[in-house]
Amino acid sequence: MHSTGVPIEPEAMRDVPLFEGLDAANVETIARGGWLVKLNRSIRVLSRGDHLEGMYTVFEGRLKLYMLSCNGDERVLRVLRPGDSFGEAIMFNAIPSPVFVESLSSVRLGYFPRQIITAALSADPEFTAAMLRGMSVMMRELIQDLDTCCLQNARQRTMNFLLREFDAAPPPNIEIELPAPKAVIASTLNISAETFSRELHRLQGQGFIEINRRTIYLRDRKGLLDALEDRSGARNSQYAAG
Amino acid sequence: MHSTGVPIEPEAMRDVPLFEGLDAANVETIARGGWLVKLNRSIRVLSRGDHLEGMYTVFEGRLKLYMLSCNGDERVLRVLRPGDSFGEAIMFNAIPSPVFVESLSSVRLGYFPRQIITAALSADPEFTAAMLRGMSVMMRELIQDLDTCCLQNARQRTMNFLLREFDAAPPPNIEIELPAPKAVIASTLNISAETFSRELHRLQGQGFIEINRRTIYLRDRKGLLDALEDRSGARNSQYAAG
DNA sequence: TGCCAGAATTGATACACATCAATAATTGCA
DNA sequence: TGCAATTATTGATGTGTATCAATTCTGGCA
Repeated sequence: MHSTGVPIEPEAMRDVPLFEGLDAANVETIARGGWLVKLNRSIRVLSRGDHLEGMYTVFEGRLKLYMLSCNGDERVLRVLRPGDSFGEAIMFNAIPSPVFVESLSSVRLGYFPRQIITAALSADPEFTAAMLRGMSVMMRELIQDLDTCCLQNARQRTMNFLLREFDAAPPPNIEIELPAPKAVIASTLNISAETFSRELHRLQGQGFIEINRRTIYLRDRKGLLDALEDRSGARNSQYAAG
Repeated sequence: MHSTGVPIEPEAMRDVPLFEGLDAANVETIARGGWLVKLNRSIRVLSRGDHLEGMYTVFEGRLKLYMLSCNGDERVLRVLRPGDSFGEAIMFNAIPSPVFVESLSSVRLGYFPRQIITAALSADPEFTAAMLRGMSVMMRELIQDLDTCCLQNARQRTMNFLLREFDAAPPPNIEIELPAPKAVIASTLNISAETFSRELHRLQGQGFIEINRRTIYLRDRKGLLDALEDRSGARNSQYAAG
């Protein structure tokens, strides 16, 4: 069964945190057990209700992981980028997927059947540790999402998002390229595209950032941080730069 | 270091899913490596920013796992009950805790230092599998929470909560006792106590449930399900039984 | 039995954000 | 080069739910 499909070159595995710290032999065993999946843009990899007998890692491209409300509203939970993985929770737990995953660009994915993963887990404690760390990171991010989505208003969520993106950007951390259309980002932050646009332009009006299409420049990091921290201002200063 | 504190009787471990399926010897090793923690009501076990060199399981009592917004608003993520565990993500990932945990009643907890857990993981693939399953369940619940909190309105969240509680109740699944004060439940659903009260009473007015203090009886399961599913009604029928 | 503190209910009001609608900018493609 | 399609902006309006405030209910305890 798992000899189907294009084999994975072990070098591709290097940039996936899950496989970091494993010795070459183990990496190769895992690589040989999985296969490469290439997809075009707008292809659905995973649907709500699907069962999965393995897990995926992203080698190249971007995907969105999202939910649909019963009215058909889409809520993007996360934009998956190279190095990310998905499907573990479904695989380990043998439950139907609660989420959808769809490619935002052409992508290259690695697919690894369950038995390959469980074999690697019992063969290598280092891999077990990496897997548990990876899932811990995801849990932390989910909690962060809940925090962001429930305890902060649209402005704070926007600022928070920007600061995190700038922190993750290559030095000097003053320029980011949005990883997806603004509407997708807005959905990630659980706000409407319109509100997201308004908030971004307000921040620009306040001199904190500068917007150029999908590129955003950081102009006043301290100002942004202060605006985020400031409790009193959170409610009052909202029309300061209207 | 881990000889501090009251030892754990292995029988207590039986009702914790994490330890299910392990053979008696392994359970005993883990039990001997951990210790029992007894706490009164309203004691904070874990604070935001804390580092944790181990993880907890709940043997008896209830705790709330919550976040605080910068304005001091409390958002309860989950009411922890016997069999639940917490702290894994922080422990595996060596990050400061993003959440607070506080007892809602007097509680008995098991505390297990990291090295006990990692030793058990490499000794027993079954334990690894159980641990991964446990974390998968938590991730699924978090995603469910995000779903609940972002894609549904207050009424749907309330109905959803009730249906899940009734499903988890002992047969004939028509009576539940709220596991915490209504204000705490409301916080879990990310709605105000006032709104929660209003929604419960609306559902009572519609004949779906009956409220008696902290006990709730299911009167019309089908009606409740229909009301939850019904898209059009979600907006229009809201004053049907005003 | 009656008082008290916390919990729950109920009504009036405010507001953050969604939604709708119109326009503008940008990209891709013929 | 221009047209269509997508993406983004901006303004006007509506609404779900929080918040504030005032009772009312409940269980514990003297």
